[in-house]
Amino acid sequence: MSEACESLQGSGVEGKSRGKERSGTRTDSAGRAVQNSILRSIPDTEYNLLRKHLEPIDLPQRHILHEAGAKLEFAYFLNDGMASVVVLTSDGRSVEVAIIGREGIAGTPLAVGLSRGPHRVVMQIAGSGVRVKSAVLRETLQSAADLGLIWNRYVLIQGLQVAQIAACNRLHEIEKRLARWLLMCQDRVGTEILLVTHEFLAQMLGTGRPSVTLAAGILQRGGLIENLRGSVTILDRPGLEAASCECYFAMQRFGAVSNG
Amino acid sequence: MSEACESLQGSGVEGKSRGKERSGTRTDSAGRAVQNSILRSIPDTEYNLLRKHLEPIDLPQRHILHEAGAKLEFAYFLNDGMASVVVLTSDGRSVEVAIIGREGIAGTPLAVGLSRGPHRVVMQIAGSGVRVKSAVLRETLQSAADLGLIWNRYVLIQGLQVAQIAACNRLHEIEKRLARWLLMCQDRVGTEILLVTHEFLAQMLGTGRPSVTLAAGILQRGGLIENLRGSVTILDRPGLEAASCECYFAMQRFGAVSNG
DNA sequence: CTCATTGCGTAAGGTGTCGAACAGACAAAC
DNA sequence: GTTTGTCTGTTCGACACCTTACGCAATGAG
Repeated sequence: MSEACESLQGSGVEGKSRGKERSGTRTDSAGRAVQNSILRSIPDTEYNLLRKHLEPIDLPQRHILHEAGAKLEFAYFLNDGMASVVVLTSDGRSVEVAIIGREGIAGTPLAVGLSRGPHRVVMQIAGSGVRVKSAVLRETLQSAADLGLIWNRYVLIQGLQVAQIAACNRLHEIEKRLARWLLMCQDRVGTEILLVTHEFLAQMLGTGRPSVTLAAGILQRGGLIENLRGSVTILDRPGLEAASCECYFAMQRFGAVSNG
Repeated sequence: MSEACESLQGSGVEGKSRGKERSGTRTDSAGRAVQNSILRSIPDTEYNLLRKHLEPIDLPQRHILHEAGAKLEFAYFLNDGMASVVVLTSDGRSVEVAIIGREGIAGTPLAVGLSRGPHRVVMQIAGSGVRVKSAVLRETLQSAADLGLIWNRYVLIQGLQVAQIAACNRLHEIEKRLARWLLMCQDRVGTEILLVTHEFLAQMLGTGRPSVTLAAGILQRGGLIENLRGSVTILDRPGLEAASCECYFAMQRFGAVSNG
């Protein structure tokens, strides 16, 4: 397993867009800097097609980017913060199946011309980004081959992440899954303090709130995290990595591929 | 949720390849008929690029199409039978995260120019198909836009399936998951008799063998299935659908999109 | 300040599932 | 026939987890 994904990087198509990559900073239609990895890795010619349509937007916590089953009006390229892709069941329960940060895009179905998705995409950690109208993207994709390839590659990588989470949900216990989630969250927001409640974590992990509190209590007694009202602080990251499962490292390797 | 995916079909790009679709039967390089949905839905011009490279191959049960972490030598287009995409963990356990039948392709990373995948793909129900060398596909994709779109769309649909399985693994109990698996299997092989052992089912469902026997026993006492040595026979399909979870129907809707 | 709200900690009882272990049934090979 | 290996059925103890419930602390509004 350990060598399974490292060498995913040895792919021939990789250099294609790299050569044309722009070195300086990129700005959206309002002149603000764009941090999104995908927008930063497409060639200038394609970026300029999009630039004037990149609408900057603030994304507060719990803001819903896409509702399950609704039309996708926009694709969102995150600069900061973190969004979760969530499956909802008819009895009102939910589970997170994918995490999106600045390395990705919310609105994957748009990559292949589909205009609806069955999942909710919701901001977990407040942040910002730019959004583009679906119709604009559909047009642009006709003439932006590199964006298409990179986006489709991201769709695949996200699929790998989902698969790993599927396995993790089945095979690993709450404590390890919680540790994994906290680590993945920190990777995307950068800070030690994560503004999430146990209730919210429970919805992400697909479990009951008391189970989260219990698991978080164990991690806290181990000195790995600190639980406060509405926040979790990571105190000992290496320790948390040790308390997590192999799924965290597996998904880290997937990310390395998508970032090039 | 129920309307979430039905109208995924209302996508503008859909008709693009449909118009050029060939009506008659298609044959591989040895003249045998091709049943694979994707190969049947691409236009003639693109199919003819591939035809002489379509190597027919028999796929016995438990044959491994792709080993986790190994180079992908071929992509496989199934005519019959069923393959499973499986996540393996370092402690030797395994879970199925996706199912592939004649509606799909084994070797999704090749769609975006990646040559390795982290998962094992293994034949669950014996069948047959055609395979194509990775290098040939990489070449062909340069000039086969419709194949690229359809394949990338399949990658996305498979991701939706994986997400549903991720949720199912977390939220639903073994009995329902077993029912779902049996239904999905029958959808792909067509017969009532499924040649699988409980041991094998346990590996797919990511559980212990006795748990499978127990769940299968309950379904059997309900008159829904019959367990024999090395096989499970579906006796009451509607009953089994009622015993399964909403995930089965959700994934059926995904499939409706990919089949067009 | 008081009050209502929100979120955390914890406890108790019940349930689903796991793990190991064993017995019996069937199949193929000798 | 006998043997051997594979597969199923079943048991039982252990454990993770769920559900419900209640108490308390922190926060914010009036």
